[in-house]
Amino acid sequence: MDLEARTEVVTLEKRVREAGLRPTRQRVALAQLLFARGDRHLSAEELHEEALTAGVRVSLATVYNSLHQFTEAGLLRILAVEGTRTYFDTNTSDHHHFYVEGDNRIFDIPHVPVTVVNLPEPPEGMEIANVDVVVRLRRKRTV
Amino acid sequence: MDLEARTEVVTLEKRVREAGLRPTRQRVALAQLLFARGDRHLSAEELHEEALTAGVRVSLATVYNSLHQFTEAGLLRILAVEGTRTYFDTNTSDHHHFYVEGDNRIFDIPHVPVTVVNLPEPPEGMEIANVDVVVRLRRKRTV
DNA sequence: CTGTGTGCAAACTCTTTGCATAAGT
DNA sequence: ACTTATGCAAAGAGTTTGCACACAG
Repeated sequence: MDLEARTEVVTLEKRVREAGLRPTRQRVALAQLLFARGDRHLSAEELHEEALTAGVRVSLATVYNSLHQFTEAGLLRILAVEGTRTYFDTNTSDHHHFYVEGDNRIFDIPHVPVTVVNLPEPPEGMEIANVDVVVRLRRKRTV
Repeated sequence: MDLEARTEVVTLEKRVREAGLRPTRQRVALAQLLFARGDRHLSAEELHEEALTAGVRVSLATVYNSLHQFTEAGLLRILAVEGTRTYFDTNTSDHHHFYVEGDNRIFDIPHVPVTVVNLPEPPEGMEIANVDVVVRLRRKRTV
């Protein structure tokens, strides 16, 4: 492992530790897959498969556990999309998505300041956790 | 059955028929539960239970079938919310929702013209089917 | 050493499917 | 009569759980 990679692992260990979690081999490896690159939208099964491909031995149950623990710690966000799978987003800030009908694909709306105006006051005793905007796309009919 | 109720059933039969579906006892009854009142957000199991309570004998499989058929016909919309359950919305126009973290509750944002500005152009060959805005609420911490 | 985390398999929830029976036109 | 819809039970997908073993502090 070169210096850069080693540095990255140290950083990720710190990140995992600061989330209140023991930096185990599995958690650090998953954090690396999740956070080393830019924004990602992943299901548990996708991450699991990616881990196996990368040679990281980890069980699906642990992937689920880790994803939920990271989410609770604020490192991930769950995406609001229909369908049976749960998608996790590595970008926890307010930003929005395209969702392609049919093929279960999600991608970020490119950096345009999409804004929601006129948001109502939340009901008594509640506060807004975040706002999700999902733009559902469909294939143009090729008439 | 009084005149008003009978009239309603006739209307619903028409609605089901115009969706290209045979107005069977089950479909008309489900349509009545779905469309007689105002906007509703229901899962299949919720509708099934409601039907049984109302004395409508219908199987869960038929409820699923009907919900999907109504959705294809444009009478319902599927809601984008996280979680394993699929929620169907009887209001198919663009409008938005509050989602309460934890207790899986969804309700309409009251009649305020929430608007999304600066929507980007969809990618080539795609068009926007609709825009979902989900405002996730959390309970205010009672510190 | 002590307490957490992991992996496995089984359980669970929601949803879909196959096929015989029932009902609409 | 002909065709489509329904109901049941079984299968399927995704996710969670219980418990023995392994590992981090």
